[in-house]
Amino acid sequence: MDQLIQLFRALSDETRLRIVMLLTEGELCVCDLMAVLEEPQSKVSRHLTYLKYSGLTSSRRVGVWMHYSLNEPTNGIYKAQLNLLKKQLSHLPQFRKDMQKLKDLKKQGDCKASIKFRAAR
Amino acid sequence: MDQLIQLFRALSDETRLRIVMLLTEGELCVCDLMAVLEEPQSKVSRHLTYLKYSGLTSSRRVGVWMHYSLNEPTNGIYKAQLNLLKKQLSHLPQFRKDMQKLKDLKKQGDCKASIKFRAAR
DNA sequence: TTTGTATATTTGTTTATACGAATAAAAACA
DNA sequence: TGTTTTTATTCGTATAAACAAATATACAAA
Repeated sequence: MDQLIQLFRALSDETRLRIVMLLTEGELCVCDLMAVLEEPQSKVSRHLTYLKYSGLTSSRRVGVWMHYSLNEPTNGIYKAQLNLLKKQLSHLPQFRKDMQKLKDLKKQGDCKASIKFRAAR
Repeated sequence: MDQLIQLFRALSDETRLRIVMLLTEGELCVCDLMAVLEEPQSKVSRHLTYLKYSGLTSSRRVGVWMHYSLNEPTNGIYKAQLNLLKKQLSHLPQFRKDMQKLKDLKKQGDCKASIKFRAAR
């Protein structure tokens, strides 16, 4: 029950929901997320910590980069909820934009995102 | 998007989630909800107000009683989410207990719940 | 070992939620 | 009208979440 409540809490913030949607496509590093979300580093990092604490994600270090990914569902509820998000939410404008921006970034290669982001300032 | 966030916020409190699950069975008055949840009146009422504000429920007055019910889904997301709750959550112990208690109450007739509740103090 | 890059955490502040206890409002009925 | 019953709201307080800005940490490369 507590897990269930925690799941809904995790999903009830726009930044976190956008992160979760992006992660349904696969593992991502923090700098990619920063670039797509156009949110400051501390904000992205804080919400990633929240998601990890909530049990939704895991992280692994790859050199300088931290890669985050969604955990495999451990129960039917979480699994069903993730499916619902993918099926019902992915067509919403905000998420479509995010996905597209991610795709464009990925074309430029690994974590070039950070360079582009820096250049923009 | 804001609606979606608001939906998850509404579901991310145990009392509200229990109320929503009970309302999937149909309209209920506040005194029935108090009796099933075994929570004080002000707490139940406050969360019902929250749910109404979030757009999940409506209320109608029937004499002295206020009856609350879930709104018909206005969009696919809300509809899918409600289906998920019904299918995936109704077997969880807490919700099963609540449903059973509600059924027992209903056997005793309309809003006798309040009488039983008073007698218990 | 120094420097730079990526990420995490701390700090201080603001806003949102949650609670019980008390009070108020609306309808029903004496 | 006054009283009771049901429900809503207010009050004061406590905790959780959110943010930007600044600082700290971890690894890489020079």
